[in-house]
Amino acid sequence: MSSQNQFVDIILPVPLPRLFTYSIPEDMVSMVEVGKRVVVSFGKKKSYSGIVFKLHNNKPKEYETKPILSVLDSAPIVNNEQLRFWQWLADYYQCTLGEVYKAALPSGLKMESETNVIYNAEFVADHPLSPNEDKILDIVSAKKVCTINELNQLSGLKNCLPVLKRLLEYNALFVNEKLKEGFKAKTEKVLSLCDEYKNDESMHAAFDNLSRAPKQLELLMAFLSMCGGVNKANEGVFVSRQDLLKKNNASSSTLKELITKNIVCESERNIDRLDLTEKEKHEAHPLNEAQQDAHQQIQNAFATKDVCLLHGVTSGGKTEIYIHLIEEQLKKGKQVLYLLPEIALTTQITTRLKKHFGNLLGIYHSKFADAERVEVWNNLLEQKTYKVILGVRSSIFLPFQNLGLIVVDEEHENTYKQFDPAPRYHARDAAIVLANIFGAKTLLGTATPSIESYFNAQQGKYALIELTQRFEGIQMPEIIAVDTREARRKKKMNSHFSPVLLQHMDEALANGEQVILFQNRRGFSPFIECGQCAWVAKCVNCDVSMTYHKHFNQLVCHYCNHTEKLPDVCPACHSPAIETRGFGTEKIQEEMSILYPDYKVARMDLDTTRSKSAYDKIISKFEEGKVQILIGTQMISKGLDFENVRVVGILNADNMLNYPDFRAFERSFQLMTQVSGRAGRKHKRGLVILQTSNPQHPVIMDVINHNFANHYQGQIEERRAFKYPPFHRLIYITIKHKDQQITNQAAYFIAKQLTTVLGNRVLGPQAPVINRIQNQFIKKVLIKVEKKASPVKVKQLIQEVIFSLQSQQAYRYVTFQIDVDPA
DNA sequence: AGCACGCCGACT
DNA sequence: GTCGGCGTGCTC
Repeated sequence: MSSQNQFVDIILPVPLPRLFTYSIPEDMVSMVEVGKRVVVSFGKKKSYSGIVFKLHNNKPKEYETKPILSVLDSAPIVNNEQLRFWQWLADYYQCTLGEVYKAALPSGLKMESETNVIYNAEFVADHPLSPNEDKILDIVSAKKVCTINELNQLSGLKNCLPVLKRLLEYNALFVNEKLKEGFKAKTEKVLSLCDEYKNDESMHAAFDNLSRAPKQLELLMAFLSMCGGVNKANEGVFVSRQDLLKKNNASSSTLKELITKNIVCESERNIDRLDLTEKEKHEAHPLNEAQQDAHQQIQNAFATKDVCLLHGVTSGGKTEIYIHLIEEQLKKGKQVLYLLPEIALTTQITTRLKKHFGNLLGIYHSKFADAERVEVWNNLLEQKTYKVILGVRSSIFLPFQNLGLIVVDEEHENTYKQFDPAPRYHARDAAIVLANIFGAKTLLGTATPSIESYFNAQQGKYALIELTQRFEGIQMPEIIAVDTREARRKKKMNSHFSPVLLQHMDEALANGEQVILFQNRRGFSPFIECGQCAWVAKCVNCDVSMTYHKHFNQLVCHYCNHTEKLPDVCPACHSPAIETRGFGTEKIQEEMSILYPDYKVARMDLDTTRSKSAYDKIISKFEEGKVQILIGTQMISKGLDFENVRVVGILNADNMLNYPDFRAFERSFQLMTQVSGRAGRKHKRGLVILQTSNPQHPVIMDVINHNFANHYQGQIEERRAFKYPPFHRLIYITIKHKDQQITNQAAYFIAKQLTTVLGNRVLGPQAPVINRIQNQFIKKVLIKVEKKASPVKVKQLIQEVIFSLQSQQAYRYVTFQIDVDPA
């Protein structure tokens, strides 16, 4: 038993379906431990940091092992629960452990020979560095950016990674850091007294000079008083620019004068990134009767069930219930993970939770710089301050040690499903497994449950708690369906807007109220067509039409981001009759600006919210009432609460309903209900105008009547009849190759082979809506297996079939992508 | 997936 | 003669 292990299986960040066995040099035997990072060389010239998965004494027979080069960590950075979780993900979602490893760790904790090392100019050492640390730091500071490979060569050290790791810990260097805007945005403009005026004499002169500019004088006085007096100002105290202007209601042009006169100078100051100071904790609000009731039911349910579905209307006050439940876990000394979809993780919710949990709350967001994600990781690992993590999908990978509860808010959101790259996991489903590993509970919350979760609740697998009252007696919005076909026939449509919508907008705007318009398509116009010969602009890499973005006067492919200039004449027939077809958010914005020149119109979609700060800016402008009409894609339906929105317009309900997908109705119901939920706040009932060419459509009717039960009933029958989830499990196999023939033949072979075992559970091969992306032809094969069938057996079968295809010469380079439970 | 090795065509 | 295209095989 006590014989020392000489070999170790390592997880490497490569998409190969196996682990790699290395030998442990004598002097490292005591240091190697499961969950630690080790540096190994891989292939001819690469080196990676990998994770120790297993120690053993089985010398491989077919090959000579390479030795581990060094052990990076003094303690594991991945614990046993995580490794079990990784294994489950790899098994269930049919990917490799290496792919899970890649997805799980923030890039600052992964290193390979090609990793870029970046010098931190602001670094100041707080203790003397070792000679090797100095050496590496000098090299990087000279080159600003260099790869680990270069470092190894230039330093003459045989392995610089352990030194590098220490320097990373001091924050002297960064790796893989893309300086994102979100990172830079965390500075504020500050003002201080210029050196020339730091004595009484010149100060008096300044006052005299400004005697004819009373506004500037006033502002200077205000500035000095905010500094805490002239003496303090002389010491060089900083005052926030924003605070100064706001508190004194001064204009920025007045301030600009003071700056050009060199009396005050402006500079930028970093705001502490994770802001660990002050933050007293506020007590949670007491729950109202309905909330208390739901809260009690959840607690009771958790006595017997591991998962609980909280179905509560929009604005039902679910967050407050979560806060109470989280508080109870903290009292028990447990950790809590609060999951939100990317788009719903806004400043609104973070500030709200910060108020309650202060330093105990850690935030894990993909728009944060990687350094911050590493910080959160290490904080949990060392069990420092964080007890509650508010995070997106990928935060299920954090090193929790004693998780007590996972809250999955907006449980129905399909963005919880990772699409590309592998592992293609569903964070909600994975969270339930993760909770299980820790013996923890999972709470799913939503106003519009997914059919799957509601079914599980109906079956008694989950507990079901319904919260039917809106918070503080706010009424459910009134929803009016407008028949656009009828309006169009009578020539009453004003472009994309029905008279009913415009009339209610007029009223609301005149009343000082706000309007949200929802259009589930960004860009200006979905495609460009020649009026003469019907030529359509298509992407050169993908088989889709290009979307016209007027702002950039460009055609953009929404699949591969390929851009092209808008042609002046039709490339096919040289006619100048090029026309735009259909409409996106950008076009709506333009038309609204023309229809309502007196009001401010803003747009919120992928194009206008590339950075986190841009996103926050749009929201706060709308909150402050500086914008009256907000146009957006589904982004606006998530987790935002606005006080003053009277009218919500859904411009075209049909294009969601007509989407060729078995979830189209489910998603349409969710989207329309969630968007409607943005209307109507404390004192006034909201109004939703739903434009559709088919007002009698069952989904539209269910939305209007707020009738989830009926919607669910209809959907569950469909799902049962057509063998869809939750009755069957779907697995998509995507077949890709640059040659169309080969792709077709390979897909046909796969489908046929699978059919011999699975019979009519196999569908296809089918050509997807877009049959070529980035110069690869695509075919899909769909498998529908009964829920009770063993996923492992199906996985084995798929692997065998793929293997037998790839062993044929012609199909060796066909690639496959497997998507279990596609969104 | 990378990446090197190696075998052929288009060039100075 | 060589440079570089991509088809092929390997990574402990």
